[in-house]
Amino acid sequence: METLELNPTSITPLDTPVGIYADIVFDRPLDHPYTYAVPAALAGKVGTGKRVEAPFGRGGRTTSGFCVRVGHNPPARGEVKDIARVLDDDALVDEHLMKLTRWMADYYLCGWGQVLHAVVPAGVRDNAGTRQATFVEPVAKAELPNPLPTITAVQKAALDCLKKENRPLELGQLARLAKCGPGVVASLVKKRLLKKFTERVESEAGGQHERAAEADDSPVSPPPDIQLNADQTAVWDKLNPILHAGGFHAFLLHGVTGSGKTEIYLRAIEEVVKQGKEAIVLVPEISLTPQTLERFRGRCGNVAVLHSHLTDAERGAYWRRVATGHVQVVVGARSAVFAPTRKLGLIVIDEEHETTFKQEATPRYHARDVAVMRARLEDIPIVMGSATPSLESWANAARGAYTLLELPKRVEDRPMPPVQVIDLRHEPKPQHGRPGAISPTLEAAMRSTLKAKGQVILMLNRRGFSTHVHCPGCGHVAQCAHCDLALTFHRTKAALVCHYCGWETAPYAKCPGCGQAAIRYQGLGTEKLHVEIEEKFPGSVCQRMDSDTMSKPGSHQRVLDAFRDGLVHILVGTQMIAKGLDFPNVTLVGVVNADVGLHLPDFRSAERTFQLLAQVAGRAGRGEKGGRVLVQTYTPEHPCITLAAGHDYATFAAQELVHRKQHKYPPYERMARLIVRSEKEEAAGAFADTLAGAFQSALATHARDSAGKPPPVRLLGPAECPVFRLKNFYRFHFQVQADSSAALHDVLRAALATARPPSGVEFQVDIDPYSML
DNA sequence: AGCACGCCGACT
DNA sequence: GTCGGCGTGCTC
Repeated sequence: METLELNPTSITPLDTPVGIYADIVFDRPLDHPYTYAVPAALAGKVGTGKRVEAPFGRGGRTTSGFCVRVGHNPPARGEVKDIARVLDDDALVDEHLMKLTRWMADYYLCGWGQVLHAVVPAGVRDNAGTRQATFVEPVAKAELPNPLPTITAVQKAALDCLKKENRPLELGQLARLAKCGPGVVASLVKKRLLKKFTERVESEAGGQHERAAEADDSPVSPPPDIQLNADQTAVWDKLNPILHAGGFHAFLLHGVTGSGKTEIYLRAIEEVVKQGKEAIVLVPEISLTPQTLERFRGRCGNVAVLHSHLTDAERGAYWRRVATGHVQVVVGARSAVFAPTRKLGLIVIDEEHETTFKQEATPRYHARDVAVMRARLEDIPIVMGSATPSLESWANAARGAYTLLELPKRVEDRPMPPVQVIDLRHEPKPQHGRPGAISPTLEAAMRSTLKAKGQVILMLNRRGFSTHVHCPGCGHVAQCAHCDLALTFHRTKAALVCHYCGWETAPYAKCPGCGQAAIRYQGLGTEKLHVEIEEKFPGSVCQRMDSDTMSKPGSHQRVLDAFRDGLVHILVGTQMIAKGLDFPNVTLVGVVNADVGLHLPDFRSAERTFQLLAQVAGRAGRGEKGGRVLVQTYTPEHPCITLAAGHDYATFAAQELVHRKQHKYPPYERMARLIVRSEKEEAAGAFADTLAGAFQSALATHARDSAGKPPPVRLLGPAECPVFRLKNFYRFHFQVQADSSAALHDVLRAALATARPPSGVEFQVDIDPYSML
């Protein structure tokens, strides 16, 4: 069909006013912003980083979204609607965070609006913890009514009272102060002697925690006279010039457990705070202990701590305090990477290898990677620290993208604790009774430790009492009704629990399969271990620490305090106790079963096992008394066990990297994982096949475009997920691997553009996945 | 993601 | 004859 092409300028009447248009993104998986006309009444209010309401979709229902650009360009096609309302007085997101969230949307393949929605806390969006207050102030002399109205004595008193205060007061405040009724104030306003205005203020009702909005007036102690050792000095000498010069620079601080990494962080933060800038410190949620925070509080000025137990209002209050420049240091988990600082000078990430930095919901970002991008965008240094760096970061350091800083020795020349590996295959069986979780060797070590008044940490990375409940008669295994997973027996709760979805059921009196009454409870969890210890060590106090016993806020701290005070002799726990604890009197650390997690179908299982062993071993011998570590295992020859025992991260990393290269795994290749899920098994399978077809053609196109080179993108799957059914969803997954992020994204975009799941089926894309189950 | 439009089965 | 199933296509 022929269409008459007109010069666009020729069809625009000359008298059309030059309009203002705003690009809006919504909390939906949409790949581009939508352009709206800004009505004259909102022209001054609309702005980048503020939220607006606008009619969106056929129904024309109004939806809230973020304004990402204001300009003069109408949309290329389609009708233009007006913005209905501007929701914020001030931008919630500044230019830097705009760019950062834009990058996240592109990289993690989700809507920009979805990212913004996730980045701005709910308490900020709905102004939780604030209220709209009405203030009065005396009108300026020039604006006084002429002639002056006559006023009563009470009204005069109220007016004088306000003038004496010399600041605006709320209606109620003034009435209270002047000991008059609200009517008196109202009539003064009516007589135009007082002027009303409204402002949003923090509600004074404090949260259940410390008052977030209150000034943190804890005194900043002068830098304590801590002498850096030679290694720390060497590290500091590399870091300090960059902190002075500013500019993007990524450091990987590899320091063994107890080597004094925190002191380096603190000095770096002090330096940027001294320069009048702010710092963000990312730590795994579990490390947000009062001791850690005290160290920051004492040294770094106003510190805001963002942890998971904050209410929306508290979170909002912190956000506003950071945004208004009242906070120098933000310490928090993953989401603290989005803190709305004004002039960020440094980002620190402690335990950068921790997988809790990866968010497992849309947007599926990794806070470490986002932090590096933020540092790049804001042109500032970033310091990532770990005793066991992720292989991604280690490889980045090896190729020169990050500067490696090393602290190979513990402070005060304390030795690394000797690690003894106990081969459970060859441990002698006890003379009588069934073999327990604690081998004779470990038991003997515990006895001598306790006798010498030392403390013991035992790690078993499995919760519950029995991890396997089955019928010896017919082989029936207790399984979750909603997942393909065996139930774990929890004795304290007297329930069978699914560790994935939380479903619980009463323990069976008899087998539901064959009716036999002899149900067998097998497998070892922390609960059973606790019981075994209490039987074997009746004179000692043993405390269990896992997510079952630590659900209440503060319980974590209570247990650690009791342990520090020596009221608890043996601490038993899951990986929760492996990280960051610093107890000088712990002279023995036992790993009850190092093999848990080693054989999971996940290419990172060896890395995780090594990290866990190295971290838990680091809990031993932090004081003058020294200490040692015993590791029980059925695979004592496995490199990640022998090398962890030798405190040899470098060799482990080198070996593991060879393996990763051979199998084309990260960090050598980029990976994405796609999950298709549905409550209907066939529907999930069918759509997985459809997607596979879409990928095949996208791959073919891509291969043709990059002719001559080896196929840069590869598809594995579809296959059933290792846990096929989860929370009633049947799940299939794909892995897409590519030699570059660009190639990976090209193919993903091409394949996903065509594929639309039928109703009842959904799919998720996970870039740089960390969970493979 | 919502939401509306559109084309095929069991009901007043 | 219609109410309503959910396939599919669009949202400035």
